Amino acid sequence: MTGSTPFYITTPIYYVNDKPHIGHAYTSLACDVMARFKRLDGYDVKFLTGTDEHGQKVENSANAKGVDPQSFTDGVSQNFRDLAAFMGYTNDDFIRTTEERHMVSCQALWQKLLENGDIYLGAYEGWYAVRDEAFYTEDETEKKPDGTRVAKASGAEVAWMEEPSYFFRLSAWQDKLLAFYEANPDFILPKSRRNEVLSFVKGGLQDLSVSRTTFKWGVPVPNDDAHIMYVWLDALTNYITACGYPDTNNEQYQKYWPADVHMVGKDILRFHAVYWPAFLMAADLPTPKRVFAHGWWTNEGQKISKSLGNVIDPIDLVNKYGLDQVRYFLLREVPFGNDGDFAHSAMVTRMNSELANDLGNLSQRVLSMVVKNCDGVIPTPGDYTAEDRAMLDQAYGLLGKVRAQIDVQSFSDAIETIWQVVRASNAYVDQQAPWKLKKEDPARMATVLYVLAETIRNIALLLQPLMPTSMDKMLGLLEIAEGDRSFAFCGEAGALKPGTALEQPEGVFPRFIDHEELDKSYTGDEGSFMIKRALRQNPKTKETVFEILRDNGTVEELLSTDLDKAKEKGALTQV
RNA sequence: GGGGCAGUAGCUCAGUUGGUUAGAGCCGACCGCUCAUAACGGUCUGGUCGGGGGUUCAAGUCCCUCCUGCCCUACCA
Repeated sequence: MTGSTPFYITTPIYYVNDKPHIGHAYTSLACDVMARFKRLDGYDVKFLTGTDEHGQKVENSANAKGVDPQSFTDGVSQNFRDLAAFMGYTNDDFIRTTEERHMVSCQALWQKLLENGDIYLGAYEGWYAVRDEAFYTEDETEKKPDGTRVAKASGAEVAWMEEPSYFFRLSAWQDKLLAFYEANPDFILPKSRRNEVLSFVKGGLQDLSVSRTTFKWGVPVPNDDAHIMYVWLDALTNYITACGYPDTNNEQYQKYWPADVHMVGKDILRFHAVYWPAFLMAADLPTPKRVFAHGWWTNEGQKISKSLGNVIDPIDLVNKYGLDQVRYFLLREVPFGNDGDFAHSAMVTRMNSELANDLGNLSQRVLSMVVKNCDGVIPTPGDYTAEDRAMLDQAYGLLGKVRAQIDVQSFSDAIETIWQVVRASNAYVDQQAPWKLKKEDPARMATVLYVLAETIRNIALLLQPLMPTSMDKMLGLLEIAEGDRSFAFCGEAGALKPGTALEQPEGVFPRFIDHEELDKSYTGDEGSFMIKRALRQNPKTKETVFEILRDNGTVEELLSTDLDKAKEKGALTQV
């Protein structure tokens, strides 16, 4: 990959006080899809994720568990590595803020900011609430009748505190930041978020307290042991640490910095879109090219919170619906940047109607016909008709359109673009009716099936970043060699070779059928069995074919109507 | 209080710089096909584009106003 264009993309480093949830999975997924896409498109990609392990909450959690902070974070950080592996993320590095390389990097950045006069020692004063671990301004507090002063927001008691603190001269960077946003209109996406940041900065910036003395778990401030660095200065620096900072002559730094995309949740946009570029400019370092703030998920229309107990565990989702199905849903259901709702019914509709019916069935019907009617090999096409040409043009035109959409993180649009071709392919199958051509004009049938196989190949190539496992299977069914799956092979360049032998195709996307009988066990004359899953269901009569597991280990099919009859007769009883 | 975003078919949403009969998917009805994972295709039903006012030859698309919902308004992350 030497010589190819570098592309550097990052997730935020995740705060280890939390168990990984759907939000973490979502951010990383978006990065993974971009990273995979760019690799297939010939870029030299660096995809970074990691964990943010400092701060008072971590220190407290560790104390509460009676372990030292380092062993505590070792454990929790591992959860995030495990999630990344489980979700199939292809991060090239995993950074932890407790690593030596990061301490060195943070202290070097601090030193640089100090030298440039952007950090000075002052005093932080304000109304501090121990319970909230937060300072409040005068008007955010109120005096109660009993004379105590409390924070309006939380009701926590506050006390006047003064502590020495280092400050970052953020106020000096207001105009430069505004000029920077002006010169880089796509630095903050989506647009609405950009407006928010702009109005925030225009509203005036105060200097930022960047050190703490109230706890110890953090990066020590150079030459002042009483202070540790403010967590965000610490955390944000990870993006350059991973490129080898402070060694800016380093090969990694030279190649990958500044980052192409920092993917973040909307809650941490400000830190990335205001503080981070200010820190970097103050340190005479180049600023990243884009910060993309995505939205949040709700669960069946409900806000997700620990207290409601409706936190979504990505591992549960994958176990229930399948990895590629979940990856597909998360980026398909909602325009990236908007908030979205995770609903079981929506998930099932997407995986059945789009994955199983539209795409899965398309490849199944086409490849079955090829295997059955073309001696099991990719057929040789004859002259193309206008319809054939139109079909192929759509398939071959996909890369350009999808690339443009992926470049601005419009994942759902990119998927829709591909699906238009999927639907067009199904329409084309019906119009051409190759099953009729089989008798009437076999040569014409061969051409149609070739056009279809070639279309499926292009669709599958482009869907690899989103659904790597399934598309590996689909491309395997087409006998596309591993080395022929990059986007360089999109279009005519990688056209299928007639004569290539194909195996009997297998379904790529199973349907998901809800049924009240699932997981129930019955016993009768012929022994007992458990209803494992629903294989097929007549959408009108709701008659269902179950796959059952007998206690002797054999797997059989059972009709729901037969089950009902047997239950009525008393031949079967539920266990 | 200040700033921003959104309100378009039953549901979820597209609708470029204002310009022919307002689109898609899902859902529903009907027809066709039978290669395929009881899948696919086609047709149809369905919208006073939140309310009101204005600019214009022409507005879902610009301006004003009102209503409704959401978000931001700094140092836990």
